[in-house]
Amino acid sequence: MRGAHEDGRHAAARTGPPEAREPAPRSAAGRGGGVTSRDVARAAGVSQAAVSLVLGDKWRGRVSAAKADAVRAAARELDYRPNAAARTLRTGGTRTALLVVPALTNEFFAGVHAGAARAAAAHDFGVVLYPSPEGIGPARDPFAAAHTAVDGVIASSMATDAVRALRAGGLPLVMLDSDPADAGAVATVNADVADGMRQVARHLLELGHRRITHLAAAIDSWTFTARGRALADALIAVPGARLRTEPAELSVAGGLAAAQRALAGPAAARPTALVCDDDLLAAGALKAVRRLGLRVPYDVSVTGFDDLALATAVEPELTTVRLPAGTVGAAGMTALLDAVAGRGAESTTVPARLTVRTSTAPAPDAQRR
Amino acid sequence: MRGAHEDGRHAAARTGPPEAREPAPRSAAGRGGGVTSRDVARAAGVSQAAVSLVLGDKWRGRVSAAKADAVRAAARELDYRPNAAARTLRTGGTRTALLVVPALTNEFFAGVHAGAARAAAAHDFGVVLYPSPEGIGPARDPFAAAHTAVDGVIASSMATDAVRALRAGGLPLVMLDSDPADAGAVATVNADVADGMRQVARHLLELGHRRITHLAAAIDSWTFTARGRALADALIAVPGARLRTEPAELSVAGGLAAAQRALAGPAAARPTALVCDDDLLAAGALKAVRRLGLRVPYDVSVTGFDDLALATAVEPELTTVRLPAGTVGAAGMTALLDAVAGRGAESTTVPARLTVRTSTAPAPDAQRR
DNA sequence: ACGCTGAAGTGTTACGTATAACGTCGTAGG
DNA sequence: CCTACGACGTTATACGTAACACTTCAGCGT
Repeated sequence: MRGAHEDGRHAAARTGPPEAREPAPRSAAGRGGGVTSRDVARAAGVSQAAVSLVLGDKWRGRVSAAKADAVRAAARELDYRPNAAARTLRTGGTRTALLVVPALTNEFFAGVHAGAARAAAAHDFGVVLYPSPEGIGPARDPFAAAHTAVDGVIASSMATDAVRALRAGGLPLVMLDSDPADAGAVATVNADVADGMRQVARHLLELGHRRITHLAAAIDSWTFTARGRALADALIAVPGARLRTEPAELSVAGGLAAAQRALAGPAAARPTALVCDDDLLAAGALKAVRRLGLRVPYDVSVTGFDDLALATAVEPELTTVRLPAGTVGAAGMTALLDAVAGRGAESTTVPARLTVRTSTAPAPDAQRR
Repeated sequence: MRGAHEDGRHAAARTGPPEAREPAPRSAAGRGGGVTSRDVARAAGVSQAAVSLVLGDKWRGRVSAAKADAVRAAARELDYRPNAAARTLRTGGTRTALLVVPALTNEFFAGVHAGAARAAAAHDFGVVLYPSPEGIGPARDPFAAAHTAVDGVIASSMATDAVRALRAGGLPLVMLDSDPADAGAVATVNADVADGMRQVARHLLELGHRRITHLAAAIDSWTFTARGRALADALIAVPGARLRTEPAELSVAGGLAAAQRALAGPAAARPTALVCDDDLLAAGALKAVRRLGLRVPYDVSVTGFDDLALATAVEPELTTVRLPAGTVGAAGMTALLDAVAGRGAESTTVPARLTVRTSTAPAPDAQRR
């Protein structure tokens, strides 16, 4: 059966020397991982096209059920793995998404990655992850190859320059932690940080706090701006409430320094609550309070944001806003997959909830209520 | 000289003004990222093969310097990006390494990733990262595609079942945190945890501690075994020294529980130092000590391991062993790249150093010295 | 008997790159 | 004057897959 067509096939195209005809398939036993769809076809007694149809699940009405079974059996038998490069070359699609975050050592972004990877895997997609371009240096553009290596991009707005480099790419782009009104992205996925901050404000107000200082991360990013505005909005209408803002470098040491500045001065003017943009800042604030000989939460209440592992490691444990990082990552990936598939992607806001622990207590000077 | 074989097509260009550009043969302006080496060839007036040679830096003696410059100029002009899939299909090499770690939310592994990615980027390699298979479920094998998608693998021994799936792959494999005598890997890269633990032991002994309890991570992994053995070896020969071991689930809560068990009983028999396999355990131990009404470090000293961000966030700050995660990742990647290139890869042990902070102090019962 | 339809397949092609194989044209060596 | 040879290029091909364009054949209504 085989070879019937081969004799005539090359007759015209062949100008070369009387080379010996290919005696051995040379394919099956060649390399370890080198079994191709043609090998499967040979084993199942069908054409390579049929293998592609069957394994691509597009065989209904094109291949008989019997042969389809034979193909699947042969594929399993030979442990056939489709060659990703060939498939990509043919279809133009890599089943891969690019995730761009500022740093994985930030636990929040590690969680985002985990959620995104899980959502991607459910659709047989992979995730590749580019570290901060700062870490790599400007000499090499890590995004040069993105167009050909990836079907779409999820990017945190905190990786600013990377995002700029990506804009021109023409790839579907989902933005994280970014202004929903931002153009250029097919969708935006945010944790509802504004609502989270409102819950913090309500919690502290109910505990009688009126002199509040906001330890604000000194990063020009939409999330932090939104947190600050939400806090201000929640306090502006409350009679007797006073909000101050203290910028802080985003680290434990930065929180310590900022809190020390915030707590300086006479006791009567001292804030009774420190609202921090991040759990790291809150951990620093805890230290500052203790170094002044004061106690959390009896003298000063402290709140965090994000609910990292840190929040329950410090003492007292932090009242903080839990941001579901995994959900954010998963929602971002879902939106991206929709966009890649041509369906409209929709922006999402995932809820954030205040988790009350032991770093907050009634304000020491609260008379009424 | 140019176009000798296709004069008919370009007839218009003979008299045309320099402005009369070829109106894009459907390729250049077609899709966003769709400029191929053939487009560059056309623009530079050479064959596609010449483009490949020049850009692959294999043109010496095959292409004139003038044409090579023209090719490079055209490539830059058109913003040509080689198609990774086509290149892979042709050469069989993806310039990509797979990193397998148990969880990125573990700060140590996030650091490993950062180091590996940096080292890879220096050689124009990318890193793809597979999350723990547990998170994905057994239905889908995330490693099925590895053979065709990746040139080599770096795996932490803590991702046990993943490693088993990879063994059969025939891909170069570098093991992290694994027994150096382990077969099957082309190289092993470890932090010198044994030496780190010896430094902990020496530090505590010099402070006069003799009753020591080891909070041991309840994970069957080479690193933790090595830590435990190193500690035991360092104490065995010291007269009067007593080592107990308390298994602990690897989390803050696990450390808390284990430390409470360790500290139960009469004060005279209580350990004066708790040596923890990990900073999370140490954070939990800190809490346990405080809940018993004791103080760190005056009543009980506590040491950690890894030097995570947590170590300086808690109070008191942890005396701990700093493991250079980034260096481990970079060394692993370097070894893997050597192996992929056919050069022999060498195993490495990167030094670990004790960082003394404020969670350790002289033993309360130390009479002499 | 005729054309039509749908099932069941196969042959062929194109994706973009790297490279082997093949030419051409001067020029140096005999 | 012939031959080798090196510089300079080009053509053709293969990598493995998916999909298009056909072909064959049976069933079926008219």
